Amino acid sequence: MSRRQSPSGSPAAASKRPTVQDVAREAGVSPSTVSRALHTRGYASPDVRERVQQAAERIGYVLNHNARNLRSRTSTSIGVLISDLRNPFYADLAAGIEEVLRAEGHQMMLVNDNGDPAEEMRAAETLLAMRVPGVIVTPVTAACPRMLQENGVHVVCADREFPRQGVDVVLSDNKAGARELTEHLIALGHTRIGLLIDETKWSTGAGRLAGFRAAHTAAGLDLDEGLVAFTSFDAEAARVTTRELLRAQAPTAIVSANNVLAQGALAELKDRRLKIPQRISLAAYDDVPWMSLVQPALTTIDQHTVELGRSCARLLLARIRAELPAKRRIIRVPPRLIVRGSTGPAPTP
Amino acid sequence: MSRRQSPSGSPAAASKRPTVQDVAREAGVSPSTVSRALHTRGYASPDVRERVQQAAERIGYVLNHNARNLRSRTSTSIGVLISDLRNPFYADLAAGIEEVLRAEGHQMMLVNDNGDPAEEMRAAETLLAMRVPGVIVTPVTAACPRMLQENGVHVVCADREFPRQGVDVVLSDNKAGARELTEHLIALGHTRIGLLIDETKWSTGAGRLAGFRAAHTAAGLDLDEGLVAFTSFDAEAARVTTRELLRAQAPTAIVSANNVLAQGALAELKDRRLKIPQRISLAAYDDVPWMSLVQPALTTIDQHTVELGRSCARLLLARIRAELPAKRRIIRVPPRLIVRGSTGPAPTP
DNA sequence: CTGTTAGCGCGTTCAA
DNA sequence: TTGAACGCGCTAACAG
Repeated sequence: MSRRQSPSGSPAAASKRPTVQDVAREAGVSPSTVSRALHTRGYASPDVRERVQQAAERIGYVLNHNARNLRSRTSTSIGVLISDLRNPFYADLAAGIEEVLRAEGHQMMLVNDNGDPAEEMRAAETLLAMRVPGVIVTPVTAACPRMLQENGVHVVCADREFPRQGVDVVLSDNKAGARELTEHLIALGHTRIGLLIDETKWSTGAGRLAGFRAAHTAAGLDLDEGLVAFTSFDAEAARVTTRELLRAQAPTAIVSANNVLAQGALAELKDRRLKIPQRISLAAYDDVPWMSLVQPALTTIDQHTVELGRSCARLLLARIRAELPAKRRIIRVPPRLIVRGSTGPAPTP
Repeated sequence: MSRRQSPSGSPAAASKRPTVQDVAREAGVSPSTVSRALHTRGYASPDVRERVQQAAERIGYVLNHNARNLRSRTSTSIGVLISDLRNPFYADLAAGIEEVLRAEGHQMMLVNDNGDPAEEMRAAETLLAMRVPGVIVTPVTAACPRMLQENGVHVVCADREFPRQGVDVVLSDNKAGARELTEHLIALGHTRIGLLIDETKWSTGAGRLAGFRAAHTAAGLDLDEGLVAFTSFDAEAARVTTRELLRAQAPTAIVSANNVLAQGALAELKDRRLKIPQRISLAAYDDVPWMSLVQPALTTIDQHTVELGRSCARLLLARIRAELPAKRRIIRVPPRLIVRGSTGPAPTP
């Protein structure tokens, strides 16, 4: 396990590391034999292989990925483009991705694009320059995955999809989840349920809105459109919107379309001292840790975010290894309803 | 902005991309002129530069990082080794690091070592193979930063330091923060304050314990050693330990050494319906979002984790650019006490 | 300011 | 099973 001690240990001395040439000399074989012995399967007699490995160890040889990548015109690094690492949703997604990549001998180049199309595009260009064989992205714009594909990079979209794009995608079954959550409230007797939502231009928000509607339709309720409250992706904005929703629509329950909006909704309900769930019920899509710490704990939809990430990575690697038929793959991870204390029977007027 | 459309758009066609040669031909100059015009500052007349850039754009040229790195014997990618991306502390740290790296034209190779020395070492070897010029690590073992340094890689340790190691380090002033937090409780009249802590072998835990003690000493209180409750780095374990602490020591306040342990402590207090802060006060080192969402919100020490990350990145880049004197740098980010509702006067017996 | 030359370290031909 | 030769794409030297 001992590595070569660079004389000074100074980073300046990063210049001359041992190469296959050096290992070859040390082991008394040719450079190509070293390459084969170290990395390829077969094509090297056991004793030679042994000798080479020991020689490499002895002189502290470390493979040069740049040289290998240049030669083989690819790389083992995978690009991961997400919107906000500080949001536990993206952090969990990245954690799931990294877990699988690492186990399979790949590296993760992580870029936080802040949901900015320009940053996203810039990052995609960088990944192109690195010649990564694949990218996992929570796309801000359809242009990014398209550009990557056009340039021969395998792409898996996570969490959102764009219509008419032949890109592999892994997402939560948003419609089913939102429907289940809404049905849970309807079953509790709620008829005026507010939906706090920030966007419907992506499949994520669109699906959740669709599920919300579907639950109403299935129950024979017609939805007062005023109960669908649009806000922006920001806890403070959600709080203001919640306040307006409460005043204008008198809902007996509120569904938040994601974990960020739920923060604002909860803050507003607490601030107004509205008893949860006696006076009003609160539920959210996307279970994150704080939701089980607050009192009462929130009823949520767990979208298995880490597993979502793992699926993305597995799918991408399968593509890269050409193990899959050409046809576009859509993986829809079934979400799970977690009933906690924040939802209860509708108050009797 | 339009990129070359690969004929099929199929990832298989990733083979032949335009090279500097192609750009050179297109622009009617030599390859090295292309290189200079595109990347180096100076050494190219404005009109040539213009011509080259347009030619590159036209044929969809994208730099090959692997070739450049091989040639220049370095890379712009920086390695980041952390313990648990799902813990908001590490996520914030990584977010701060990434922000600076991206702004400075670097990439982040993120590895989650799960606090496992073997994984950490494996990751370090991979980073060596990638020839990264620097690594930021929350070290599990002193061996990892040492090995990297011995191999000529610049290292910045984040959050923890090991004695007698000449590695640059960026950390929260743990002793000062823990002391301030404890003094806040003492000022409220508490004399039996429990400390929930998982480790003291790293500078992090050691510093927090020292600060806890220092506050007692300064106030002329002698600390009952039974109040220092060791547990493991796990919310459930912390919960059990909290239970024992409550039973055996009858503290009127509890300080949690980090955000994970605080979860367990809070869960136990809630479960036992102990009024916070009337019956018992709770405070934690490392402010994370959920702490301001719970009722009452937790009094905490904010260690400015994102800024901690930014500092790490800035320091590392300065080292890489050789802008700093050789002497080891220790950056201690002053933490800030945030008083919220979870701490109050000690109950009168 | 520009062109020519020569590798960076590796893996993959092809022959032996 | 092994070795020799070559080139992946780029940029650092060196001339001019």
